[in-house]
Amino acid sequence: MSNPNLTAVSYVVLGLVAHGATTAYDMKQKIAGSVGYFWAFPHSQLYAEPARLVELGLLEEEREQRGRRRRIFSITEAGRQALGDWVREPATEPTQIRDTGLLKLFFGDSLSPQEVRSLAEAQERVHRERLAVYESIEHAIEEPRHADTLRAGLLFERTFVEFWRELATRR
Amino acid sequence: MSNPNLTAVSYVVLGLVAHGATTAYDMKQKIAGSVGYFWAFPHSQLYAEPARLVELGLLEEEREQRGRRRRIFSITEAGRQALGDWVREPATEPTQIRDTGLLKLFFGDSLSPQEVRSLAEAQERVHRERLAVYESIEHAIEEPRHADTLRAGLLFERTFVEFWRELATRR
DNA sequence: GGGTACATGTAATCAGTTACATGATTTA
DNA sequence: TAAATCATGTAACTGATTACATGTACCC
Repeated sequence: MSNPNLTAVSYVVLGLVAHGATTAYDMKQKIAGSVGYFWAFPHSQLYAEPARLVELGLLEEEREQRGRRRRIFSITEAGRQALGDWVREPATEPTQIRDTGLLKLFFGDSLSPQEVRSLAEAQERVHRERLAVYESIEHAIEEPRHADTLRAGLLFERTFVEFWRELATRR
Repeated sequence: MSNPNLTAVSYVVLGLVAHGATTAYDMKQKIAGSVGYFWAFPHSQLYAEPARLVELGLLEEEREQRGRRRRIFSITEAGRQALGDWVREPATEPTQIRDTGLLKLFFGDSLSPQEVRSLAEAQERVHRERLAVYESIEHAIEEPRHADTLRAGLLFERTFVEFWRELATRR
């Protein structure tokens, strides 16, 4: 990535603030309904990471003077630049699919055919549920910007529902 | 996961040794042609992780007496048991897709249509290349055990080639 | 026998996770 | 006004990455 100090999480935070997120909790909310589905991390990161970005001059922090004294973040010109550079440079790292179910299938040579079917059924269920979530987001779409990534999610889940279903019903 | 001391990487190592891998380098080789495609990690982990598993009594370590004095690992009964328990218990964690290209698309609202197409073309290329690799493995398959996970990979890559191709050619 | 690729590891650092803690707001 | 939930953070730990270092085998 352009700036070697920045990780994918850095850009998620930077991007969220660019999209108008102001506090850590606000970011958490937005992640929960979008990127969090494919690139999750715990909320504590949302307190650590912005601090790093402020350090680098990519975000600005302001403290509420009363009430909760929350940290309010905004993106700097340098931050906007860094984000823009990053989205424009080609993505090199290959896609990683962290899927425990697949891992179990891969190392499951001690499983009986029935046990494989159980695993597959459970996985099919999980992907069906996720698919249902994406479909409901699709219907209530209010961010047309995210329609494309959402579609990637839909395609992915449909593919995996089908993959596991085939395994679950195989004789 | 059953044993809270164990991570996904622990099970990858355990699984590889169960499949007959003996040294760290041996594991590295096997990962490179299989799980590494969807769950990668640096080779230094393959020196740290087995040590942890020996500590827990799930692997046994033996040192070559001459030459390179390599560490030779083998799985213990407890290790086999732990692996078996793990593959049999349902996978709970949802699938994570760590794809920088998707992230860039998600946060790329400053991109022009042309820039989006460039991103999509580059991503399509990457997935096509990966697909070609999987297809060549498919033809030369010597581990029928892994045919199913390989098929998941093929389906995944085909889905994403199609996804990015559509974006790249959209007007 | 000098170079190159293969093979084996360690050390230091840091990102990321887990666990804890508590304040503010809503609701019953 | 007590309980529950929402919201905001910090501390400690450790898994994972990066960088370094060196040995061994092959080959020109």
